[in-house]
Amino acid sequence: MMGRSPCCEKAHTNKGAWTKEEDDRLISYIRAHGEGCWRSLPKAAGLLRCGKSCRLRWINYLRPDLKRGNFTEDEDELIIKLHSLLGNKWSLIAGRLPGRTDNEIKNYWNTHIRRKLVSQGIDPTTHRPINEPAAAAAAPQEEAVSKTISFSQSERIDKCPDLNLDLRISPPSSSQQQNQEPLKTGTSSGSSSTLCFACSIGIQNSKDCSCRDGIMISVSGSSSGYDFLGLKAGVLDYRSLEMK
DNA sequence: AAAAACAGCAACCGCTGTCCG
DNA sequence: GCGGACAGCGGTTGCTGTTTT
Repeated sequence: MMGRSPCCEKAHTNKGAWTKEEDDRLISYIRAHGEGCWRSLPKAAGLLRCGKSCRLRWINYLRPDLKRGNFTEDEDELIIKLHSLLGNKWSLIAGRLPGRTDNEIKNYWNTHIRRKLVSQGIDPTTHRPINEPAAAAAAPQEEAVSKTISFSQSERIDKCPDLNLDLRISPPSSSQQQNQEPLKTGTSSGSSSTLCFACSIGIQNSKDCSCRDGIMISVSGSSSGYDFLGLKAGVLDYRSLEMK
């Protein structure tokens, strides 16, 4: 793509830490008009800020549904497991942790979890023991980052031996209702359904959605809820699934 | 008590993906 | 099909508070 012009006139925008007054202006504007159109928001709200900066401030610190505070042990574990599967896809990971932001999780990973894993002798990038031969250690993470995920559930369990597929986690936090309702596809009365990996982790309609391409994660069994990554316990097959 | 080193995290930067004229 | 506008993402920076020397 061609280069882009700056999203705002830098000469007339503030940078750095936000003041209480700026926060208040942003909050009251969004309360009155809702999110969206970040480019025009600063002017409309009377802020000398770049739209991008406003968006970041709102999403990461001012949104009313943010949890803040220390991460729990459960959240730690979930982040580690999600990272082992998704790599540095912080926004996807954040989508599985209601009230947490991608920036917060990214910072937490880099400052706490990374160190914790290293102290346990685990490579935080590959999620494998640090002394393992390089060839073996290169497996899931590098594939996840740029290539192809090509391991089945049994392989994945082998790589993440403690991965509990019965974990109940929420779908993307945008929908509280989905938190309570099992994710269903196809006919609502069916005892089995299928959904692609992209849909299963809440990025429906994305280019990664492969529901129509026959690249499915088969889901079968009882109709009780969904579990890890929004899937019911069943056959996971990531073969041929391309990651960005 | 002061300086240096370290840790945590808010915010910025640059890039990509998508939409639309 | 092309290119500009925009939203969003991930990596990085740099400020601030805390700990160590």
